[in-house]
Amino acid sequence: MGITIKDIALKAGVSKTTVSFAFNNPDRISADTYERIMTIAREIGYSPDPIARILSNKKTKNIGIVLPQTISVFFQNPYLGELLRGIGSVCDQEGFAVSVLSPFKGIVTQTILNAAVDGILIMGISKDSEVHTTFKQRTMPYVTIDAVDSGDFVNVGIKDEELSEKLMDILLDNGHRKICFCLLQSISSTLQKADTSGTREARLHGIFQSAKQHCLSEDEMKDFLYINTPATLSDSYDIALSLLKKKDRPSAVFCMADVQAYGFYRAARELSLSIPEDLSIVSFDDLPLTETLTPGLTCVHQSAYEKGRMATKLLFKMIAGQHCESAVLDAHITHRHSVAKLNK
Amino acid sequence: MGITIKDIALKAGVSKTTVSFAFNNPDRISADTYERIMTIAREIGYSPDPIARILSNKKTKNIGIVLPQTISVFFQNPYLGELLRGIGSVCDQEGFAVSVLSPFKGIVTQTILNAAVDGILIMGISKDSEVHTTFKQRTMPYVTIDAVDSGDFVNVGIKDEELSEKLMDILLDNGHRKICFCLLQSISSTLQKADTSGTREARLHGIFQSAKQHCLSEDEMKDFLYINTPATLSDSYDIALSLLKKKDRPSAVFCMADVQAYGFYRAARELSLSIPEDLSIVSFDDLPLTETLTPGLTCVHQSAYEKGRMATKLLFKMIAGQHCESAVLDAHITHRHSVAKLNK
DNA sequence: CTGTTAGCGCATTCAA
DNA sequence: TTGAATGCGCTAACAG
Repeated sequence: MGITIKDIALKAGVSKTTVSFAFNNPDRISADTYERIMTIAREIGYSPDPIARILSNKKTKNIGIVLPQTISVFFQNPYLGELLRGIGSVCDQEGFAVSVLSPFKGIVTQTILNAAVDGILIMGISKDSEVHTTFKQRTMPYVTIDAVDSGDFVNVGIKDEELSEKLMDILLDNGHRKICFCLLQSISSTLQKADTSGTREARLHGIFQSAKQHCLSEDEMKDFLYINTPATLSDSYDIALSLLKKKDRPSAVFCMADVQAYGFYRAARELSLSIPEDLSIVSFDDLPLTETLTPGLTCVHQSAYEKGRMATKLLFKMIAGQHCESAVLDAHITHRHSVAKLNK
Repeated sequence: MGITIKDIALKAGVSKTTVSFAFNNPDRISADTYERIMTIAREIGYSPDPIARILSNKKTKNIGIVLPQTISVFFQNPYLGELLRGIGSVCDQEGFAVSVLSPFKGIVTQTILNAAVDGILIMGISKDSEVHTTFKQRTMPYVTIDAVDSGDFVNVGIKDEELSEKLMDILLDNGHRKICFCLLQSISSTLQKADTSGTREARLHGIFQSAKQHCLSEDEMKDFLYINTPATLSDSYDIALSLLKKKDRPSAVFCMADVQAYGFYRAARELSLSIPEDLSIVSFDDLPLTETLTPGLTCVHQSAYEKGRMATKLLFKMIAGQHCESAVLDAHITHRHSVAKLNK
């Protein structure tokens, strides 16, 4: 603070430009002056102010990931860590930093407007959210993650509806009718409007589709239980515990996130219910840690890491001014041992 | 891009100053002009450029967390997610964003010099690392995490040596002599010099201390096995698998991170070795997910979340120009069921 | 190879 | 209540 390019120029007996070149374009000045400038800079402890440099360059070398919730709650889902790893993997290699942005006072648009970044990755956004216009307004490149693609923006996701249907098929094929669905808690509370990413609807749609295919009666559908569960271990555990204690507990649980399933595993063990004999479980994600579960969890495998990677790659293309299209990532069901035939 | 404060001033028939006031100091202008300006701004889709604003304000509302490794490898340890949550919890509430910075081309000092942030949290730094001078040079507030405190800077950590000794006591008291130590892989590869945070040495010191107290002979100490294990599930699993397959496998494992223990649990299960009968395990961390392990893992409990919180709180104090001291967080051993008496 | 000059977009002191 | 002028620290086109 205080010591600027001007000071160095003065001490070195050159102009600011020359000093600037020394730092950004050494080839354009003589090795001699380069050395002199750098020596002085080192002595005085000078280095170009990154902010001023950014203002001049119009490049922050920084991308933002904006979350639908606060960092402390959202990162309780290990899924996010994986996503961040994917994002980081390409940022690292491009020399970019990644800024984690949460809604400022619950206002995502403000966050977007204030972010000093070259591009943004955003989650939990519906296709007609106002954020889209905000992005246009700032002419800020952005890629959505897990949004329902409308063609108006670039998104990275999986075939949620289709996969959800298949997952539901498994439960139904095994005779389960009393099923509990752990939905991801709606994020509306932190946004101005009830804003939902659309994966929730897509997956529910898949579920109903499966039910229809299996000719479930209206009465049978009434046995479905829907609960909004935050995607955190402790919340899921609490909910699971109280749910499984009940006499009329479900025979199967359909989780929207692995971390919810973890909670059920733990609660089941606590209550000496065995999986899958007493309780069948399926879920979405198949995080790396999920492989440590016994018995193995039958779930939709998707790579959050790859999702982050892909989204970031696309974002960089956009930042580079190239056109790009939404991507639908591979995902499939991994059959393991958490589902059993219901014998009644 | 393109549309600036000047354009708005022009359209509204006022000066740039007035427009600036409208956005930052509405009280200083008449409600009338305020409305007019804002309406125009909304129509045209204008909002102040965050970067120019930052240059003027000298405040980025952004702090950085600099990692000793790339994001994609470092975040494989769930410990980091917890830490980030803690950091985020106070940033969220202060309206700050957090930037995840990894060493640019392996040079941490460059990363520090180039970061557009108001303060920095940094991990994996030894007490006489050159980064300290770099920070002084930029007069950038910073707090180290898990560094060995020398009094010259502000650090947040736990009593690694003491806790490590106690943990080792448990193993030794239970008769274990053939012990494998999973060290955290040195981070030196990504830094110019072999730079180690010091917790590694502290913990090793605690271990030797315990051995000494237990009067282990030199020969017995020779049975100790040290392996550098990246703090990732897959690496730990691989290492565990090959290690446990051996005839002369250790009777106990001392992990420096929960995630390493996860790998051993999984490998043990795969090989039908039961914990703790066939293999005792202890570790550091006690992450939230660790509670899902069966049998329960005996380990040093520390809260990465609180660590992140505390470090960030201190950082904010420093940013505010206040003086502050290093903090030593509470940590203790959580006794569960992963250690058994060795019967030979 | 080096210097002059003009921004980058906004905040803010000072004067009106 | 509003405006003119200046500065934040750096980059880069243009000249020499």
